[in-house]
Amino acid sequence: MGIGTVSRVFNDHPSVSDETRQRVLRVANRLNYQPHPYARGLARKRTNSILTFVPFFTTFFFVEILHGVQSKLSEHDCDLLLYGVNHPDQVSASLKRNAIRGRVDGVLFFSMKMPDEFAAQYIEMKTPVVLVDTYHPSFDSFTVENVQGAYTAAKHLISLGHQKIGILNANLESVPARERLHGFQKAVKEAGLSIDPIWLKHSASPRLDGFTRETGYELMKEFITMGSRRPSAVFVASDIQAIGALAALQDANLHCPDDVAIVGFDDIMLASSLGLTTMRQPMFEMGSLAVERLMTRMQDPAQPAVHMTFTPKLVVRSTCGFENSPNNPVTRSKSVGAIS
Amino acid sequence: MGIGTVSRVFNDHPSVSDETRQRVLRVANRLNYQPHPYARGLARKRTNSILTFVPFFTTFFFVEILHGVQSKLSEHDCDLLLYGVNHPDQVSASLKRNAIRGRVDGVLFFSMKMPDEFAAQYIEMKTPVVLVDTYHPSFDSFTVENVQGAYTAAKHLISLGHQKIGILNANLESVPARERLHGFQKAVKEAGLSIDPIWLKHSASPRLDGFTRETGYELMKEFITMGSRRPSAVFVASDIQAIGALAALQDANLHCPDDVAIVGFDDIMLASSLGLTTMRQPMFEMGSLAVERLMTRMQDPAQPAVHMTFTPKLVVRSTCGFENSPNNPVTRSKSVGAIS
DNA sequence: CCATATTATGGAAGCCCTTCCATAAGAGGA
DNA sequence: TCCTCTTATGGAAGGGCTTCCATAATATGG
Repeated sequence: MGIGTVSRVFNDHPSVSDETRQRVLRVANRLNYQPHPYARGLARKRTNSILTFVPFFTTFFFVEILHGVQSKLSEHDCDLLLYGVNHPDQVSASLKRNAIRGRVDGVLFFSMKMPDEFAAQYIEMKTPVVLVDTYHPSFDSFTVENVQGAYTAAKHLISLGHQKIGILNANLESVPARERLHGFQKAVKEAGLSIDPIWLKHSASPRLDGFTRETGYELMKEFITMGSRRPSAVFVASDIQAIGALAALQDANLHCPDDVAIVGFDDIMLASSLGLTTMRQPMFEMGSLAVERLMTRMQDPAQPAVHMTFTPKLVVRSTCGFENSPNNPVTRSKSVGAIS
Repeated sequence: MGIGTVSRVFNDHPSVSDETRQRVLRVANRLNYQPHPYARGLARKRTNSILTFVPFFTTFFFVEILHGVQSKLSEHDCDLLLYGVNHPDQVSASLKRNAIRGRVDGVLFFSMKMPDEFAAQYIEMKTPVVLVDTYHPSFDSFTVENVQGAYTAAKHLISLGHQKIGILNANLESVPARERLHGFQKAVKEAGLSIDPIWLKHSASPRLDGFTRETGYELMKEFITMGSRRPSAVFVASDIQAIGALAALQDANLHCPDDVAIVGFDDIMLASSLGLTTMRQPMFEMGSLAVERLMTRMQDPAQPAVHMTFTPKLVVRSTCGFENSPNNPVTRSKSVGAIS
């Protein structure tokens, strides 16, 4: 049996007689033979694996995206190389280490600014790249309309009759945080409401860009101590912060929809558990679509970059009072989302 | 410049003159040259990457373990291949696909029974394997004393004076679920308490082996409707189920530590947020230690298998009433962990 | 029965490295 | 000056595959 024939058997090449195929398979089985993936990769110039660059992958947001990625990827014969980045400074270092020619067939890049240096390199190497939750003109991207989402959230609060509306934001270093602030301000201004500057709160924490339960708790405590200047509703920039905020309210013996209404952002799994009204980002879908896009892009690298945008959808649950006008003692709604 | 010299430069071989090294580096930089990882792997017979087999990696438990893995791995020059298994039946299929000779330098295998067929194969291929949350005599393993943990949890409830104690378990197909049941029963029997059979509840759901918020909610509802036969305390086999259970209590207008006390298992991040008393498993550490172990094992494959066991530690928070005797109206503790 | 097309097989070349062996150049000792 | 040791460099072999070209065997048609 020649080496070529064996190879042909393992690649389902048509012109192998059935008899030979069986014979090869039998021997291979006896010898416990399997083609060596690296040798194969070398010869074929294809690795059958993709790389994902993920910041903070411990976070609900990325876990759900990764779930989508993994789920879709399992339909293809493709391995997942996971690279977690914990600090912005690591981006370049890890790109340098992993953006290596020939290591993978494609790259999924999440939520971080793609440095131009590497963009150029990927383009030159003709490595397909798909961006999720971040943008670069040269690559396919899936992004979320943060401005629009925040706008909708604030509008919802306004439509419920709130006049004194605050924002509890993450670290403004982060792009989504800044965009959500803009959307919020736009809605409030459009409604002709005035904003007391103390209602604009954001985290200074570098940890996870401030998207943590702790920052939500602390900042809500600050809102609570405002006395008569306390806003009647707060737009919180992420569900995980909203969870902290709800805890702060409960600890202060305040009642969520009635004393302070809350809208979150993301719609993580726990949001439904908590009855949290929030702006839904299609995280699972984004991961899954990104993989799909990457796969087609790998087949046809020439086509121009496609940019897709998702608009977050308002999911009404109970932290804004079931569409009731707030502070109405008659329809006072059931308490929600207590976490101490 | 000979090819050997170039290779030597890229591998920090000592016997290259400084002048030559600079020259090579300069040219390499100009040509944007980088060694091809697959060619390197072929020649060196080393891939600098490891594979992790994870079931349900969307789960809190595995996210935290993976975090530990990734965190430790970033200290080494090693890539992470992630393989998610969503159904037990997939294990063999994916092992077949990924247990491939030469694909990776080592394997981290989580929480699933390693089929003997593959164990044999790994041993024959001399691929280092480290098991986490599962056991096989031939491989290093890190496991948790589930029996002991459940025993401690039940003991805690007993020490608080509870006489009618239930268990809210996951799917008994799962090994940890069975072990936790045993530990629970042991403690209760030792204390001479009788168990009403209806206090032994477990999920039949195959999804995530029943370790979901939903099963916690549903099963707790069953406890709630028991009227006078309702247990005063319930050991819940996982925190995520405990979250569901707390929600069920709240929806039934029952008060957590006082009407029904609850101990969970795992100590996921949200447990502290919820004030959930629980048995802590060192998830992050297990991931991190497993990597460390795998690395040393890769250096010295000959040494005999090491089996390490962790004993879960009781973390007292408020779902059992702050060490107070239950049902004592005077020290009635603050309500905790409401999720609707 | 021969020419031609078809199907099946063998193996060389090539993928891109590392590693080892051979050789060249320079240094040091007698 | 000649000989031995280092130090530096070049390049062949080898790693395990795929792919292509050449060839053998068989079938088809006239």
